[in-house]
Amino acid sequence: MKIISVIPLKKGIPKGDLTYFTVLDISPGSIVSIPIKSKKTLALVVSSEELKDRKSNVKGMDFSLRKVTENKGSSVFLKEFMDTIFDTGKYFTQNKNNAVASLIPNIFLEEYDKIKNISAKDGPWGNSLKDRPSLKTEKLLFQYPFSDRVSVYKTLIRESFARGKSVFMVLPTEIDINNFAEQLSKGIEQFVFAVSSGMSPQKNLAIYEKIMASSHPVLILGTAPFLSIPKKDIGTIILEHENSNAYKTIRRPHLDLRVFTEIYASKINAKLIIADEMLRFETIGRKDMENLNPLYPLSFRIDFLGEIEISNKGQKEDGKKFQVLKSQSTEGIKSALKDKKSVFIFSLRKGLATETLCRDCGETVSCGKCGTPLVLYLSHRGKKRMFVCNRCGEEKSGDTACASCGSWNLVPLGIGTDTVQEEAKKLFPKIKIFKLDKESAKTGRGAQKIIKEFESNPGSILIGTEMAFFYLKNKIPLSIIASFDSLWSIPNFRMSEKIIQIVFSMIGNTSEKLIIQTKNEKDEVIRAIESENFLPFVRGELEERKKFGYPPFKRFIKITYLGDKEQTKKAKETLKEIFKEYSPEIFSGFVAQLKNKYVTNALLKIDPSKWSLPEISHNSSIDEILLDKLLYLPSNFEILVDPEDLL
DNA sequence: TATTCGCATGGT
DNA sequence: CCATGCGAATAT
Repeated sequence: MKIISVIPLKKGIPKGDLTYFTVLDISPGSIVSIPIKSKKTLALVVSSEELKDRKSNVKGMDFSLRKVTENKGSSVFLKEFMDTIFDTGKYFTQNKNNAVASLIPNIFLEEYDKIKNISAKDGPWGNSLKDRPSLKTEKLLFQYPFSDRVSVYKTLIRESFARGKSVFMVLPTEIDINNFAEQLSKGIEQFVFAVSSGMSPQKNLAIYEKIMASSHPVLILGTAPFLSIPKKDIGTIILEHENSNAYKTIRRPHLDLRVFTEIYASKINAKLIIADEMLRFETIGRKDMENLNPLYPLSFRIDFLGEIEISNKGQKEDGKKFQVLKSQSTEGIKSALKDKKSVFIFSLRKGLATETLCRDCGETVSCGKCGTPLVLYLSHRGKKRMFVCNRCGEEKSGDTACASCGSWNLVPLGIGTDTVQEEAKKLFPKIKIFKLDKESAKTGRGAQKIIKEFESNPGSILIGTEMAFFYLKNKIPLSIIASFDSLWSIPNFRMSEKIIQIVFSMIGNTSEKLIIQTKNEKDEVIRAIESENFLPFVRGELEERKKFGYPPFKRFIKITYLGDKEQTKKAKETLKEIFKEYSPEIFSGFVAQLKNKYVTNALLKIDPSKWSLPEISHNSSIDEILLDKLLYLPSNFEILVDPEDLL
């Protein structure tokens, strides 16, 4: 009789591992079927010992052990892959079982028996790559326009195939997968496989079988969980579209699939290429801290043959009223439409973009220091109005008069896709106007339909949010960023980076002319665009981050609590006490959409070497004391390592 | 987190 | 009598 400790391949167990007994011969690395409550679940065996060796323990337990249902033999998933999951779970302070459940595609667990039959048969944990030489994994940064990256990949894939090595390209979304698959499969169709959870289970199983059966090296394009396919000849992993938000899981467990990919590449000793049009600033920042080298010198140039027009003047001459579309834009649209050319207008969603305007002269209330539009906040207690600059943190009293005309008649204005649509309808009543945002297209299919119609109607207008970037296939002659200044209204320490990404995406989607509507010609992003070189700007931003202790120079761990007034007070004290050695910054009081609920955030800024893994950065580890404290928190506290924002 | 259990309610 | 719904307890 044996006592085994297992990790269920299923989420929802508060403790990461469970204990069972069995008479079967089961060793670590095996997959077993176990009962949990009244259901059967797969689980990975992590340890196994004879009952007689730990009899005393068993007697002292306050629950009775249940019996393993079935031994399914050695895991088909590589040991390196499972270890990557557990390390990722640790880094993001999530339970092992939850990490497993979200990092292995569901079909592979549901149809485990089928997968098992297809896969190679090995002994216990024999399905690993132990024989690989343990060289230091090469990590390369690759920042170039899309078409250049594609042509480099073509060569790289050919060379890799010649060496008998497969290539795995990790992508954040299905759209990205299709995009790259289309570009890269020409001539090697039979060796290219696209996988994502959006595809049908049968199709995924069929592809799994083909990949495992192929004796020729393959190119796999897929989302990160498909790295679970135990192909042993992967020599290169390309982490593409690195700056995509979609790599972060929205719901619990909170993970970042980029970190997961990086750890895995390191464990299987595959070359890792981290690539995008514009990499995240924190990734660029890591270049000097760690052993990351550029594949080619990073390109910070604006590679645009068309024309970029900064519309900053003319506002005052246009009269007093605030205009959503400035005269340059209106003229531009008119002439484009005349030639049956389409127009794309980018805007944020309503409610996100707000500016405060002077009703008398149309001037925006801006930061005295950096010229960025200020955002009006209502402090929850005294109902005091306060202007805050999301760019430099400058605060200004809510009782401020217009800097331009001295008027007190200031009104906040939400500028979003709706505002732009209304304006466009008014100005161009006869033109077909399409709108693409979360409201008008709830599903990917809906969005595709809108884009398809827009693209088959030359001489029409599309108004869209960031969503449109994913779906647009063809370049558009004229693009407009409707309210550049309002981009700063989103409170996020990564906003300058986000704005640059938006500008890059716009440039990538435009063939002739890009108009950027702004009133702040001093804006550093605008100046960087004008200089056609982003390098000084990125350098400057990274220096700022270093100075103020932002990623990648500090690791952020955010603990969020949602509760009523009384609970919030208690939670605040608890957090303060538990994490006192880490000097947490605790802020709360932000009224959420829910009534009488308050969000409390505790922010820990940790030295990256104390919260990292050897696979990410050499000579680093996880602070186990802090990890215990975080894991000990009740589950109504949410923990986010490397959070997207601080609110 | 997801499932299950126990209790109250309510309809036939 | 069973069906339903809800909150609390609990998973080996």
